[in-house]
Amino acid sequence: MANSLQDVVRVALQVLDTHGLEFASMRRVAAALDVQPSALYHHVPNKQTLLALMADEILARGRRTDPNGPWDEQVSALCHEIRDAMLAVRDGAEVVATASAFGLGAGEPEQRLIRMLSDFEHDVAVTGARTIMLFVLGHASARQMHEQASATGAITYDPSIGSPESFDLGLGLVLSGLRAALPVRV
Amino acid sequence: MANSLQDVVRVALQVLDTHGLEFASMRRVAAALDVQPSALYHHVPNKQTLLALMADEILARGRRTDPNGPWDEQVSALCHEIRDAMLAVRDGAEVVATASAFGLGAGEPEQRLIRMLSDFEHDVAVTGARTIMLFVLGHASARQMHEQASATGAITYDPSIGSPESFDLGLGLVLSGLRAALPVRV
DNA sequence: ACCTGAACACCGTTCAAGT
DNA sequence: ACCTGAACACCGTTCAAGT
Repeated sequence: MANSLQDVVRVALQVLDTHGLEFASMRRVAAALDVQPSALYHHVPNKQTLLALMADEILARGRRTDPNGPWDEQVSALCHEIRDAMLAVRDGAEVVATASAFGLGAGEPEQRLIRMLSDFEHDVAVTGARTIMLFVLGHASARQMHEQASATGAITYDPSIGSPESFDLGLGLVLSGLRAALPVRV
Repeated sequence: MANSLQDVVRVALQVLDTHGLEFASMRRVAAALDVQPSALYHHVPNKQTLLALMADEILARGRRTDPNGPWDEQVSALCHEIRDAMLAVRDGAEVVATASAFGLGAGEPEQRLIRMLSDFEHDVAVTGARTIMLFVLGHASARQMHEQASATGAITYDPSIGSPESFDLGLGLVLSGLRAALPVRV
């Protein structure tokens, strides 16, 4: 039976999760779909686009409805949501990071962050959202890259490198910086 | 005449700067050295290692002696030094970012940052240095990736994306967060 | 609409052999 | 010590042709 774009993205994510980004080739995805490599180009114009769709799917799978409560708790919850979603797939953070350079994947979460920071001056909200996003993405990415590098034996594993504790500490630092920029309530 | 490892790294950086990371292949570096591809493996065990050496060289070229003055001015100066060094070479930030996952390249600057934060509790200094490093690296990386993506025509160019202004604002946010954690002087 | 089969222009890496 | 030449096992992408 014929495959849909959805099938392609889903199977591509499976290949990514089991083999890692390095071996997530178009040819492997095609093989996993029991199809010739050229068949993929009916669904997608190139690999870059497929990676972007995968990034969207990774983030979509973790999506929860925004909580209410103080802005900092909202932001913290969203950051954990994004982090968990990326860590749920092997090399997921790396895929989201590269896709976000094309304005895809990470753009939507950043908009949600900006909305949560609407009590701030607009410039501060925009800068804050981007800084938080860079931290969340970079932190998860560093963790997964270190995992992969140490699995290959290229380096000795350091459990502190992408730990939840260091994530909360770093995020706390940025949130604390934001609090200092909070305009006084009228 | 025979090439040294230094020559290889230097020419590899030239290839990177003129063609971009995507086309910085071992074969192209070999061609630029007027040598067979296999000859590179006399100097370097694999491409990953060559990239790590390139990352070190990128950062070394921007290295200045640490200034004295208040800690936040020292940190800010160092961050600009690292950023400028990475931006001086096409896709330089991306190369440093991937190399840093292997404990190379970005490790030394991070140690310098920790030293500048020695007035803080050790945990705070370590977290602060890493968070700052993630920001500087991620910010420069996002800028260069966006430049490359928009040059390919895949996306419309947005000059605000890796601007010096947004860099200073984001860095200021993190520094402000650190100030809140500063222990009171005795 | 979805796919096959064959081809093109590339990769990184290995290895025996040369000087 | 530094390099050649040939090979191996891969890539992403294109394109005519099939159903």
